[in-house]
Amino acid sequence: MREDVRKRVLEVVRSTGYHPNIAARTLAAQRSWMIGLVLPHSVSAFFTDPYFPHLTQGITQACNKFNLTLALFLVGTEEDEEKIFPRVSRRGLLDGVIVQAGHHGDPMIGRLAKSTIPLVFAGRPFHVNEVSYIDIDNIDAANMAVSHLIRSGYRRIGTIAGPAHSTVGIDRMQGYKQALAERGLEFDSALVAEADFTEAGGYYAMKRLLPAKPDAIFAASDIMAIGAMRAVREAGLAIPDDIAFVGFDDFPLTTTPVPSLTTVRQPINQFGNSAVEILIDLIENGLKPPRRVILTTELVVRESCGAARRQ
Amino acid sequence: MREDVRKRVLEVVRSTGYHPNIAARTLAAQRSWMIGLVLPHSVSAFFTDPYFPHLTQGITQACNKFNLTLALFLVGTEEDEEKIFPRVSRRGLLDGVIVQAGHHGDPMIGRLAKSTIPLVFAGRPFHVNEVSYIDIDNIDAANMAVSHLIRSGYRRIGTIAGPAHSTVGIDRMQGYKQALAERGLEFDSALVAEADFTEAGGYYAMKRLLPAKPDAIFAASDIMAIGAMRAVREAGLAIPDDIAFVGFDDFPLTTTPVPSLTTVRQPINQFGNSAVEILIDLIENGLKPPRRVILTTELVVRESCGAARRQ
DNA sequence: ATTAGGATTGGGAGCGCTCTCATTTTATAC
DNA sequence: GTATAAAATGAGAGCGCTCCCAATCCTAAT
Repeated sequence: MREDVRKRVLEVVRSTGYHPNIAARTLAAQRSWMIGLVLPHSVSAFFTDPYFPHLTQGITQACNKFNLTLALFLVGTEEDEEKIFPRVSRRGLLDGVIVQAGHHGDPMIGRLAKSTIPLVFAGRPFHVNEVSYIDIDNIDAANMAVSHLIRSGYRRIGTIAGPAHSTVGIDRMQGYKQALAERGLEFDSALVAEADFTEAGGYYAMKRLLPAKPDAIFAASDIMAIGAMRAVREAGLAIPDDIAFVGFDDFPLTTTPVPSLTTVRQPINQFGNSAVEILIDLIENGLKPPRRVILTTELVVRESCGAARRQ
Repeated sequence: MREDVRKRVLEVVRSTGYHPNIAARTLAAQRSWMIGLVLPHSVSAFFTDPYFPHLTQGITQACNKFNLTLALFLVGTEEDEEKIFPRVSRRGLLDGVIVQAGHHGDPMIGRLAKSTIPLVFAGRPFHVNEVSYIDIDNIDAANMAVSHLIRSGYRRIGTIAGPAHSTVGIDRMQGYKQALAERGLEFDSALVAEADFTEAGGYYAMKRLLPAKPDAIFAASDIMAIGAMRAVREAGLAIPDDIAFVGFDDFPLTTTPVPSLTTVRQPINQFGNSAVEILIDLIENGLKPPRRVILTTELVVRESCGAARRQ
């Protein structure tokens, strides 16, 4: 088409306020330029764990960048699941779906994995055969955090672990054990307490840990670390002098912990971006082979681990 | 149709895994059963202020209930706005839109209000002619909170107000003034500090307020109250003995404030539900007259206001 | 048995795009 | 000037539903 004609047409289009009808385009092109984000069994976790809003935000930004529309599905109850599943798997609505890897045996995830829709998991799911996902190396990251505590001179290092029905919980726990083993420290189950990634969970886990007299704690999330620090403070102990802390996540938090938290930084924005990129690749170039991306983490040293004091 | 035939058909439908194509249905029926949630200029506020995740969650739940799909739009930059606006206003994608009332003069809101798409605001917007919205009575709620402080015997009551470019900020401020006037207390601008609904904002606002020696603070949000409490604690003062606190929101928080916060409870789940209900009404029964719903709030008395002490 | 009335069924147009393919126009080389 | 390739254009089928209307069937009253 000639340039001047193109320009004139575009001008008319703009001035008449014409917008192509998305539904017609979707039907004809067999593509909706819309993707879904499914957060299984996360209705309450959506605000108790800052991970979810951050993930959502990262994905939203990536969608803007790639001119996609994001449909959000928070599944709370079984009933929700029944309503959401057909909408997600039905052809014609979504080009692909990003699913938060849930706990072991989540039925929604099994059903989704069986469908033929392009699918990428945020976090490694339990059954990884033939699925695409994006994740960080949780084992390595936890190892890094605990190793830092050991190098700083702590010897009775406890951990507030994530739930054992999640891959995150399991992997970070394994990293903790690995670090102890590598540096010749004994593993002591009295120094381990499991919690659910909430502040209250961290608080009660710490109370259970206190009798074992740890001198440092690796918490599998910042929010749990904050809860644990509250328990420590209530017990009349000082941070980091009596008990040092390292957390996990380093998301911008709504509240500022005192003292500032040493933690493992997860690149949450990259997470969303990569998830969307993989999904687009899956949509355009086919589902096989499964794509997998592991993002890198870094240790952010602040006050709570007492490293400053020791320099 | 005969009952047995209907049943057999349904059975076959289920067993073959047939799902009607949404795009075709949308095109033919001129209805998508999909609504949008637009959060203007909120990319960072999406996690610094728990209001947004809670609102999102409430709306998601309501969408499930009414068999709608939710498309989420977080507009951060101007560029985002250019990309999002056509998608939102374009016919054929969304049946209607819920928009968070933004700050004064937000261009996105003006454009949206001019379009013919069914629209309901979460929170009263600045220009209310002919628009539907859902809100709480912020003036009354703030008045209730401050009155409670006055009744409890406090006389130098300060406030950490929301931004003056938002209706929430303005209204809660007005409620504060109203309560003072009604009970014969002098308004003192040295006891007023404006912040941005973040914890850090509350912290710095409190620092500015401290020289004026308030004996109680009404914070326009819980998160700002938490930040302010941190500043008070740092100054070596006790809560509520030296300075009492009342907050606003009462959302389940990621972190637990100590002491527990007396606050005004906003029915955030009802908020989402009502917004969706209004939107459906608008879609099915026409845009006029504008629908308006004001939800009720209640004061939740806990430790931070010192009421327990005085009983 | 007949027929008016209502319920059921089937056919076909239309929703507003995209995409293919045949046709026409333009550009390039000899 | 013609022959050939490349680009631009136009027409029309088709995406998979909904919705309307005409045709058929069933029901019950006369």
